[in-house]
Amino acid sequence: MHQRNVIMFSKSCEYAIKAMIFVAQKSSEEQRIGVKEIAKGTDAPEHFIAKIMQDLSRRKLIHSIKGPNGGFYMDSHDLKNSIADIVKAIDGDSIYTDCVMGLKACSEKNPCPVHFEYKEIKKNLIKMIEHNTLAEFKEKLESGKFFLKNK
Amino acid sequence: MHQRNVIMFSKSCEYAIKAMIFVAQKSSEEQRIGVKEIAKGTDAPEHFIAKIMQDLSRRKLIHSIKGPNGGFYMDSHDLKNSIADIVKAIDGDSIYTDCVMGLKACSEKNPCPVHFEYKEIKKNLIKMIEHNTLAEFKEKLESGKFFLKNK
DNA sequence: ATTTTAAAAGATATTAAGGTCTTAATATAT
DNA sequence: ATATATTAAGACCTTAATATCTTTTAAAAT
Repeated sequence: MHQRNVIMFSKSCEYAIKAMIFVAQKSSEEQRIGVKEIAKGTDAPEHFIAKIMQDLSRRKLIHSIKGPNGGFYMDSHDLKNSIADIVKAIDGDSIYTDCVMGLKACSEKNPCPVHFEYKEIKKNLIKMIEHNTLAEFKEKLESGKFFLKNK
Repeated sequence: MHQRNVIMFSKSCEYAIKAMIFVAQKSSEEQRIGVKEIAKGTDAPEHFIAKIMQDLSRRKLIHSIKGPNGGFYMDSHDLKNSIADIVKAIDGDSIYTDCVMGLKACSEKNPCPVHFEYKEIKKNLIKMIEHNTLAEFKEKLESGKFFLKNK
């Protein structure tokens, strides 16, 4: 048996989603959040999350400014991004395209044994990640009904 | 971006599921299937699938006999196993227990931001793997409506 | 009993994911 | 202008998953 099985998202992607939600909550154009704070707020290793933030920044999902009082922040446009946008940036679109059995040839006309059943599940999965935007999380989390931290 | 993202099942587990379906179809107490044939029938590397078959055998999901005319086969009891049983044997029960965001502390009382939405999806996912038994696949595949091969 | 065949077991190799550290670039404050 | 703080980039390390190869064990056929 294997140690850890990735369900849905890679570890990088999990960190990315948590970091984005964290920054969405705390930041503004004036108030930027540094890597150290993000690492603490999301229980992620500092240098590793730094790499991930770079990716997200390069892909224009978040803004960054170097130097004193620098850090990461989101503008109102960034807040419109959904979990799906983060997943696509970090893990690619395999969640949209891949057969759950890993069959490259699997399709509507050449379906694997669970193709049609999984199709429905996948639809709901995609709905879930697409309709949850960072702006909505900001609201949800402010209400105190949800949690991000792991300890 | 990462090369390959595991959705749901590890590669080993994908091979295991395919191999079990393959043997379910072809084998009987008298007619055993060897590793080479399984590897060909599922597009899996021979030595790798051999390891996986060992695991499945050790966990009593399949029967094996050594020596001339030896190989793997299933009895009627083995055919009652579901995909879920295979997944649990190879990947463990993380699909049942883990938070989709990877949060160890996530629970009904301390939910992550997508906890309740994912709960429904997870329920359907579990239903899918639990209600599909090897015996049912045997029927389905015999009807020629589904495929396993990848090329 | 001996030989043959095939799985079981174990050792080793490769690749990808995850994680750390060092240096460079750059924005800001002084 | 200079010093400082902070992200960006790149090199490197570690671990787990995936894959391969070799040796051992055991069943069956002769």
